[in-house]
Formats: sequence, C-alpha cells, structure tokens
Amino acid sequence: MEPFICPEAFLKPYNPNEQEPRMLEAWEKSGYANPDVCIKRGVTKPDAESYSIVLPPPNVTGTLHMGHASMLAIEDILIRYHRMRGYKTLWIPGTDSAAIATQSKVETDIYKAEKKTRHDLGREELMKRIDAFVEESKTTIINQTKKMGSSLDWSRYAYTMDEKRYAAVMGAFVRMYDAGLIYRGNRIVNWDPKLQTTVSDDEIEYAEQKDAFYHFKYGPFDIGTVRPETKFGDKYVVMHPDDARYKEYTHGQQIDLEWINGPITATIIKDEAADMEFGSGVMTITPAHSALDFEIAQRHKLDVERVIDDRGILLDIAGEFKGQHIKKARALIVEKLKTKGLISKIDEDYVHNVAINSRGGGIIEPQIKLQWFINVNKEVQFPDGKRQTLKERMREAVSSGNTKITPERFEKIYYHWIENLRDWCISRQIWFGHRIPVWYHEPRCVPKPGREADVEKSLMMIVSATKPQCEFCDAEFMQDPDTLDTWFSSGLWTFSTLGWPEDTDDLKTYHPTAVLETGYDILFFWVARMILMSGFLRGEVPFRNVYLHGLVRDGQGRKMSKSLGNIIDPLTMIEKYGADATRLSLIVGASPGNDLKLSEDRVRGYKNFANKLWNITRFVLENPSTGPGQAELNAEDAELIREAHRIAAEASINIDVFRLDLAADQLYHFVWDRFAAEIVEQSKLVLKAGEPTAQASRQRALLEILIVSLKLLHPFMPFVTEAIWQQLPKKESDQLMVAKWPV
RNA sequence: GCAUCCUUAGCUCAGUUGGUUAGAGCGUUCGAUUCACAUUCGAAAGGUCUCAGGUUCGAAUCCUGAAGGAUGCACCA
Repeated sequence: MEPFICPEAFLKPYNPNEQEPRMLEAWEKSGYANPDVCIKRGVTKPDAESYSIVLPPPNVTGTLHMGHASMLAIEDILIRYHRMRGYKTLWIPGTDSAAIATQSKVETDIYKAEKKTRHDLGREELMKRIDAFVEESKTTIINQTKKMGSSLDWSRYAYTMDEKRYAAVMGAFVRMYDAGLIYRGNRIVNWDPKLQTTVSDDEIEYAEQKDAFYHFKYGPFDIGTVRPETKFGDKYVVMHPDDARYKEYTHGQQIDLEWINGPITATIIKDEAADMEFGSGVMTITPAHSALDFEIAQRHKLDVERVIDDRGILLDIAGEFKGQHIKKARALIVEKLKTKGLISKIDEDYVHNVAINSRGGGIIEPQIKLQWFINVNKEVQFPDGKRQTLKERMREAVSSGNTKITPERFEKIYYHWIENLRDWCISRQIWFGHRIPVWYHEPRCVPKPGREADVEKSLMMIVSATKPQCEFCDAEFMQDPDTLDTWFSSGLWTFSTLGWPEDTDDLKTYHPTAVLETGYDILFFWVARMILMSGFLRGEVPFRNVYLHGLVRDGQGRKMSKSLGNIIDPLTMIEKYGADATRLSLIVGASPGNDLKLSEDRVRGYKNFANKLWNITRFVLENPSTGPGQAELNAEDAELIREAHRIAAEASINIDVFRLDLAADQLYHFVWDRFAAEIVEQSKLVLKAGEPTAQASRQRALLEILIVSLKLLHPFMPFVTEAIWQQLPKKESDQLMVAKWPV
C-alpha cells in the first residue's frame, strides 16, 4: 500500500477563518441538515426514531449576542449528536416579530428622521415601514446564526408573521373562542401610558423607588399613600373585620368627612384584605387603579370610578385638578391637603416598588379596560378526551412526566407560577402583530328591503379568521383594532412551524418535539404557554424535555449590556478564535441552569485546543510506517482503542442527561492529556524503533483513536473536526456530520 | 413576606448515590524546547471546601442553625 502523504492542506497552525467558510459551504451543499435528504441518501433509515428541536426564534430585527450563541451551541450539539446516532433529526429555524420591541424601534427611527409619530403615518404606512425594516434586517441575524455552525434545516424556516404562522394564529384564536376559553371583558389590566397598550403580568418588572409617604386624616382615620393623586374618588374605607381598634365601626356604616375637594360621605367596609399590621390598619381604596382594590370592590359590589385617563391625565372627579398630569398634580394636591390641615405626617424616604413595562419602560398604571382574555380556570374538553382547566393541564403536563424539566428544581418554580396564574390578557393596542380575528357589525344592521324581519338574527360580533359578510345588509364588518400578545403566537411555535393546522407529515413525525432548550428567564413567558397551547389544540405536550440553560454574564458576573460596555460579541470571538472555540467556551463550565461567566481568556484557551487536534492529526498522518492498512492489532493497541470507546460511552451518557459541560470537559482531557500527551508521545518510540508489526498495529490504532475522537468532538467543535475529516485518506462517509457515532 | 439556588485554589467553576492524598481551565513562579504543536512540554506554589453544631467507622457531599450573595414570585394601602 502507498504510504499516505500528509495533505498540503495541513498548514500550520489551524486557521479557523480559512476553514470555517469552506465547511459551511460544504454542509449547506450537502443538505444533511434536512432529514429528508439524509433519508434519501441512505444516511438515516426511513423508520428511524425522530428527534426534533425548534429553535427559540430570535428577534428578526436583532443581532446575535452571547445568549443566542450559547443556545445555538447547545442545541447544535444535541442535534449533531442525534443525527450521528441515526435519528431522523430536525432542527427548525425561525425568527420572531417581537411586536412591541420592533414597533418601538421603527417608531423611534422614524421620529428621529422625520419627526413623525405613528399617528401621523397611519396604521397602513407604519406596517409598510415595519415590514421593510424587518425584511432588511432579517438576513443579519440569519447569517450570524449560520456562522456558529448551526445545522438548522433552513428549508423549513419560519417567521412568526409569515402567511402560514399567521393562519395558525387565527385558527388557534377561533378554536379557543369557540371552546369558551377566550372572552372579552372589562377587567383591571396593566396599562402602559407611554406605549398606550396593555401589558401582561409577566412583562412587568418592579423597580425600587424612594418616594414620600403621606399620612392623611380621613375623618377619624389615618390613612397612608404614596399616590395622593389617585385619592379623589376614595369613598370607601376598609379595615379588617377582626381589628379590635375599629370594632365600634360596622360594615356599611356611613361617615361624613372633609376630603380634598370638600365634604364627602364614606362607607365602612370590613374586608380581610386589610393588613392590621400595616400602618393604621385602615385604608381607602381606588378600585379603578389598583388590582387589589378592584377585587375588594367586586367582592362588595362597590362603585368603581376612573380617576386617571389613558395618558395619565386627571378626570372630572379631580375637580380643580382636572386636566392635569398626575406627575405634576401630586405636589399641588399635597399642598392643598396641607392647607386644609388634612396631612398628619410625611415620611420622605419611603422605599416601595414601582411596576414598569419591561419592554418599553413606561410606568404601569392599572386601568379598567375592555380586553380579550384567556380563561385559565374554565373546565373545557381537550382533544385527548379529558375535561380540565388550562391550569390543570399545564400542571399535569409536568407532574405526569410527559414533559420533564432539567434542572429539576425549575419544576417547583413552574408549579408555583401556575398557582398564581390569573387570566391571561392577550390583546394589545400596538399595531404591529397578529390582528385579533374578531369582526364588528357597525353600524347596526339595516336589512335590505324584504329582509326587515332578519334584523334580529344579524350578528353584531363575529369571530372568524376571514372577514365575514352580513347576510342581510351591505355593511362591511370592521376588524378589532387590537393585536395579540406576541406570546400567543409563540405558544403555537412547536406545531405552527410544522404546518399546523394542516395535518402534515412533519407534524406526525416531529411533534411532540424532543427538547425545548432555552434560558430559564423565559420559562413562564414561553415554555408554560407552549404547554398550554399544545395541550388544548393538539392534546399533547409540545416537547418531552425542557432543558434550561443559564445566562451568559461577563467575567464579573454582571449582565452584559450596552450601557455597561461589557458585551463580548460572539462574532468578534469567532473572528479572533474561531466558532469552535467560541462554542466550547460557552459549553465547558456551563452546568445546567447556572449562569456562566465568560471572559475572552476562556475563548482563547479553546482555540489552542482546536490547534492541538489539528496537530495530532498531522502527526498521525505524517507517520505512517507501513501505511494505514488493516494491520493486525496487538493486545496493547486493542486496549487503547477500547479505551477510546469507553470514553465514547461515558460522553454519550452525559449528553443524554444534558451534562454537555461534563461531556465536553471529559473529551477535552481525553484528547489533550491522554491522546496527545501520552499515547502520541509513547507512539513516537514505537514508530521509530518498534518491530514492523508493532508499528503497523500502532499506526492503525492511532488512526482509529483519531477517528473516534473526531466523531466525539464533532458536535462540540464541528468545523475543525469536519475540516480534518475531509483530509482523511479513507472515510466511511463523505461528511463527518453524518458519520456513525461510536458506541 | 414566600420560595429556589449559590458560597470549594488569586479568578471562573467541576466534584452525579457519603469512601484513599479534594480536581480542571485561566493566572502566577521556575525550567526545557531544531523532535505533530505561532507554541508545546515538565515542574512548583496556591485550599480550615463560608461558619457553628449534628448523623456516621468515615462528610465538600446528608441533617439543623447562622452569615453573606443571587434569583423568582407575591406585595405594602
């Protein structure tokens, strides 16, 4: 046999910038990321078990950050591993429209450039601008995603606002409405006066703030507040029924007292919501602008009156303060109360929480609004025959083990969240998003001549995916102006990407998906909602496993942010150290659910490792004694090969239980400390001075250990391993990507 | 307030059911290097495993308590 000459391609050192684009091109050309291609080319058996992951879709208008990079690395490892194990493996890419974030970005840009607001442009024009912006910026995130080596099947790419996904959202809404799960109602919601939209409970962040805390004389009582501007309408005074201090007062008793704008009559309410420990134990309530107060008001059927409008302006009830903005009015109101002698005390340094919209920063003002909600406590019929509530369904998905959350401790957090879950407000007043498929017959139906009798039958509101027509008159139905919470469409993601509501082959083959892999910060927003949607619409869980990774932080454990200037850009890292090194730096040391502190040094270290592997290969290929034939293996070399296979078995187990950090670390040490430092070193002696049979045996062993190492490392560092594979004299498959996993 | 997690070398972290001398990467110090290695190799220093009790033949690991840190949820009128 011809001695194998080490290919010239083995320039030293390993240069990722040169190899990576070639590998990307080769992979793309092969189409192996598409399971249909794998089956057609005989790489995957048609009846193989399936393994699928949907990529948590990044914002279309965003750029790749380390959080994405970490997610892509983890998922690609799982995907490549299973593909090599022979599973019918599918990883679906997509992007998210990120309604509020995208709209505010475009609005801001337009305002900067043209000094126009969305109202100046109108809805249609704004949509055009947003679509153009999305179209322009989506290639950025897609190309960046590819650079990580992600073996996504781009032929199945989905966008939350594309035609198919839009249809899925409409279909889902109609089904849920028909089942009585979606209702419209006047309820207290979180209103963002800045963005002029409602926001869900989960999208709210609390920030500590220091404000003055005022004590007022409210008749014989002492009441406290940080928000005097809400107090105009307060005509109920609430105390705990067991509070001995106030036992002389009875529920429903009326008291005349002097208040901000003159004398009023207040009513005593005894309710357990009043905390005896807090302040005087007595409070007045503002049902229109506080969730708790609203509940109390509903319990006792009290009057509810708005004090503040959608823009934060005081209404008629404020009397002389009417028309003023709450921010400015506060000081004036306090001043007036002072002169009336109604203030008993002021604490200047009162620390309390203020609710802000995490998407845009407006301070939340609870308001009562007519909105669309999903009822989480209503018992309904599920496709699998069960009758239960959405809450029960969400709990059962996990408690039954049909969906397993890793790390396990998040299961408790998940249950706890469900306990506290209230009806989900799904309507938003922003323009960019999926429209609510509800149609109003306005004005009232005026039947065509001869159909006057049908006026009673005409419907004023119709829920339908497509625009309805009135049977009795020529009036056009007007669509509900609101859009849906972005998480409504995200909740459908595991199956809308597979073609639902059509009954596609993909859906049958790949749903439920194998794993949903995402950051723990998104457990409630997304994971829980997917379980809800899939449960109701498909009668099955959306995924068998949830794997939650930690967040990527800077070297000091701080969140990466522009303002701190501590962002490590994955693309810069790829350029400097290669995608393989970038991937490994995000995997090793990142135990499940724990945050990872990333520094540039880490990345550099793994570049050296890629180079190490490259050089081991060169040694193996440059030192053929009798050529890499099928020489007889001696006992010692057979044992070396068995050792490599033992490592393979251990690594497989670690990957199976999501301990990618351990698997990667173990492979790293096997290749560096064992293979390079010991086996290769000792082989130098054998190859130089050993018997010819020993030389041949060792040469074969080296090649086999190298091949096993390449395969094992491929999911973790696909580029360098594939680049090496391409140079091997004989190989079992044209690409390492579809080589057989060693067991 | 309720809950979860964390505290191990200078830094970042492993240490899976309790079991010899507690490990890795980076950093530090010293030495070697025409030999696959734009580097690598060898060696060294560095630890009261946060603290205090307890269980045990044996505890970084299990239990109780304390301190510090992080996070989630609820929430204050």
